[in-house]
Amino acid sequence: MTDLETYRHPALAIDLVILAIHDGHLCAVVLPRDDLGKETYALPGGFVHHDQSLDQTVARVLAEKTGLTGLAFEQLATYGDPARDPRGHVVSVAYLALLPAPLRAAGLPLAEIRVTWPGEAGGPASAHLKGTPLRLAFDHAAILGDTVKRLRGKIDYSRIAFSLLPARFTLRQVQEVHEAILGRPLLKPAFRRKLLDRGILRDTSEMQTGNAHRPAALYELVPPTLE
Amino acid sequence: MTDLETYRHPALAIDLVILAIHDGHLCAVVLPRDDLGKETYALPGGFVHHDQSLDQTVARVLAEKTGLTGLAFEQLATYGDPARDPRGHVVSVAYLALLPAPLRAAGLPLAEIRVTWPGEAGGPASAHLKGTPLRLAFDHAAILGDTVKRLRGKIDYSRIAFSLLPARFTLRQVQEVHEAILGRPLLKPAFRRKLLDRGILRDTSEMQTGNAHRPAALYELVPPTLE
DNA sequence: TCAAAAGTGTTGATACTACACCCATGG
DNA sequence: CCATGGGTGTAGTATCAACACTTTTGA
Repeated sequence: MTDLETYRHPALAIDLVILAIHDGHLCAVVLPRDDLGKETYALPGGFVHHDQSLDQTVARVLAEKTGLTGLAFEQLATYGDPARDPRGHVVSVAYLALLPAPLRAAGLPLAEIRVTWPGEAGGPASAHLKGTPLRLAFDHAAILGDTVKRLRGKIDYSRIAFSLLPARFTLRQVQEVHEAILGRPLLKPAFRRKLLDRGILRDTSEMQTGNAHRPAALYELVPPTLE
Repeated sequence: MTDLETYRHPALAIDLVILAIHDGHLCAVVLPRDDLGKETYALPGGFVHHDQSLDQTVARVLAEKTGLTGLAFEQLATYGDPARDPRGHVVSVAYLALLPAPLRAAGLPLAEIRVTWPGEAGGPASAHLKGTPLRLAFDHAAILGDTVKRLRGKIDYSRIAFSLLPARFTLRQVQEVHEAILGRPLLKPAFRRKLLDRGILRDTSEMQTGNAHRPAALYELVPPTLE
């Protein structure tokens, strides 16, 4: 076996796709990176230190670059093209984290972007900041595209949609999250029934108030029974 | 930015889950690794060299350790627990490759194992060689478990099942592949119809011969139209 | 009283399950 | 002519899309 320490191998990093719903659009946290070009942005990321697990690294980078702690995350995929980083060979493991709606306004020093989607198939995503297209560094447009594809595939049977919502939410809010991720409108009655039939929501007897229309019932997620 | 070359970071490797159907069971290629313990086996793997892409590394390891070339593969997930390899911190990207039925007998210098599955939920897989349980090195049991879970999730809408079959096959053979991956029997009429309704098979006008029953029609996969 | 959004009922179409049955071949 | 597996028909059920409709609030 080769000596692990002296062997020349690529550097290892993690990149974070931190998503939130803003104005009915799916948005990702990006950081300005003027060192990589004018008006260039990149996903938050950082190197994996020796003897640190990937999960530890994600938690560290989350805290250091965004100040967020205690967020759930899951691994997406690993990108290893030697040319993806002009500074050298850096293999990066992409992770997904979801930002519950109330955390958005917590004064984060972060730019937010819109992720649009050309057509229904795969491919890189395009990013917009306040309506104008955004230049993304490295292969981060491809990472965002893969992320949305993955989200669309599992939103129906997983609980990820609720990670983008506050602890108590209306059914319409859940529908908005689904529509933002799928990029198309959904029919309200069908959506409501399918959601309630899953048996994962409990109707708190509280109501949303302050709107100029009939108040909506507030639901909460019941903890998962061991599957 | 830290100097990429002198920075101390984990080593990077890839591991291969090479699957085939044998005797109606899902099997994976493993290699004996007496250096890691008595009667211990591991998935084929190798280190990622500097300035080599992950795909290049997979192709290289496939050729070096199994002699296989030209096989399609796809990324599974990345495992980075510092304790997963007792020799040091090695982060490994797992890849899946599928072995078409006729290649199985091509005199590969490889042991094959059965991967059984306890229950329906996730968790590590258990491996068996000729009926007796097998000791797997590292976290390779977990990798195999995750792989089967992933396969089950996408077998219905992807073409992976056909990568385990020869170029021409009977519908029953396709069903056997699905049953091996899902670990449960399927109803023949429903399976046939769903498969044919996908419109991805063409009926070659040839028939399977030599069996003591009605001959089955041989089908072939039509190339995917750009999705 | 009106606008707006919450929430429910109904209907036709589609897809799936489960079983019964027929067909073609080797022995 | 029998055993074996290939291949098809059908009836009952669950699911889903689409639309119409009623309800409840703030202004």
